[in-house]
Amino acid sequence: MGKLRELLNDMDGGNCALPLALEAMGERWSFMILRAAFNGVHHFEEFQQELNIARNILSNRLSRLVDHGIMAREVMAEDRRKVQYQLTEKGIELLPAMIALRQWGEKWGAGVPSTPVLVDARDEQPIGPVTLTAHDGRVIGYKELLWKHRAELQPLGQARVRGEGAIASVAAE
Amino acid sequence: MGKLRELLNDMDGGNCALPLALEAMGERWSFMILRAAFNGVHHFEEFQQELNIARNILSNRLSRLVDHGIMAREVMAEDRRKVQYQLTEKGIELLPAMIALRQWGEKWGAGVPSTPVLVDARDEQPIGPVTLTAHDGRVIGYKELLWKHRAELQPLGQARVRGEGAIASVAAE
DNA sequence: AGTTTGAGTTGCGAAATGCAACGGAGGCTC
DNA sequence: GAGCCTCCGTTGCATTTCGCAACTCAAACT
Repeated sequence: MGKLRELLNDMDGGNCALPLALEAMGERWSFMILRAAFNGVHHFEEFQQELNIARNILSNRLSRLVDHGIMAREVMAEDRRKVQYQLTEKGIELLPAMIALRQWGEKWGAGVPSTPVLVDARDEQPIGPVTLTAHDGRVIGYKELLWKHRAELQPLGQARVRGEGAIASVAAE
Repeated sequence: MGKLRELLNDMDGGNCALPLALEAMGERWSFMILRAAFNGVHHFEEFQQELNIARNILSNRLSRLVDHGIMAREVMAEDRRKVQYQLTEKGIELLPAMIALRQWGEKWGAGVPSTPVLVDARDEQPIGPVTLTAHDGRVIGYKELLWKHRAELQPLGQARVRGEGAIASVAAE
């Protein structure tokens, strides 16, 4: 497909996962489809009516999401006309990114109150804002952050932290 | 499925800030430009060479980001050929969304180690994974979450007002 | 058999994107 | 102040993607 993606991959010396993420999710409808999926939409016609997206584009986006392992496509047993699209683990883990975007839009947009809202199942209170945190969980603001090259990282004791699927284990290497 | 219907109607009614965010950041190069800006790129030529983006597209994207208040454009005093593009507060607050995306790409991509890496200025340790948290700062997984309408929320103590405040410090259990 | 439903595909015009060349104001050098 | 260089774009044109409407096609339903 696009030559763009090849270029993106080796930009800036060739090391950033952002282009990779954007290759999967950077297209116009991808996040909207994802959002619908998170809200329980599973079928082609549902996506189409819900999002008012052109059918050919929807078809294309869905298969691309499937190709990227973000959604799984399954022909339903009880009615073989129907196809079920479901988020994979990989897709589900896009939730923080999506919510971060949504919260940003909510804060800076024209006071749009998003509905439905994501709540903690335990107490049914809305979730907090998505933030950046230090390795120990402290919330960090932009001014307390630095960009460092991987090479210059100094290992500091044991830095393994919470979150079993964590990406955080970058200290070594 | 009655519930689903309600949710769908709300979506269609447009009560979601995600489309709003995507209008500003949903285009192909927007996040890449943002990333470069976060890494200290400020000038047209720098963006162009850094990203290998077509000049007309870059021009268009930059002015759109300016229109959306994500970047500020300023002609430099000491050399009036130069134009400085800088992130606004609104732009800076896209950082969690961008990092969430990047971490996702890092985790699910082909083991791409992103550089440079964002570290806590205090101890120079890499930041933790971007996660969803409860109103009290507990990290919540997808299975502990529910979608609720704003109307059905039960008030509890201090009402959550999204936005500026960092939530209470996390006692990492 | 005939109709409806679900999930796409096809054709075609409109818009966005990409490439290369050009423009023009500001600064530098002599 | 003439000529050259730098920075920030714009213009023209080819390619790619998007969007709409109509069409297909198999599986169910009546």
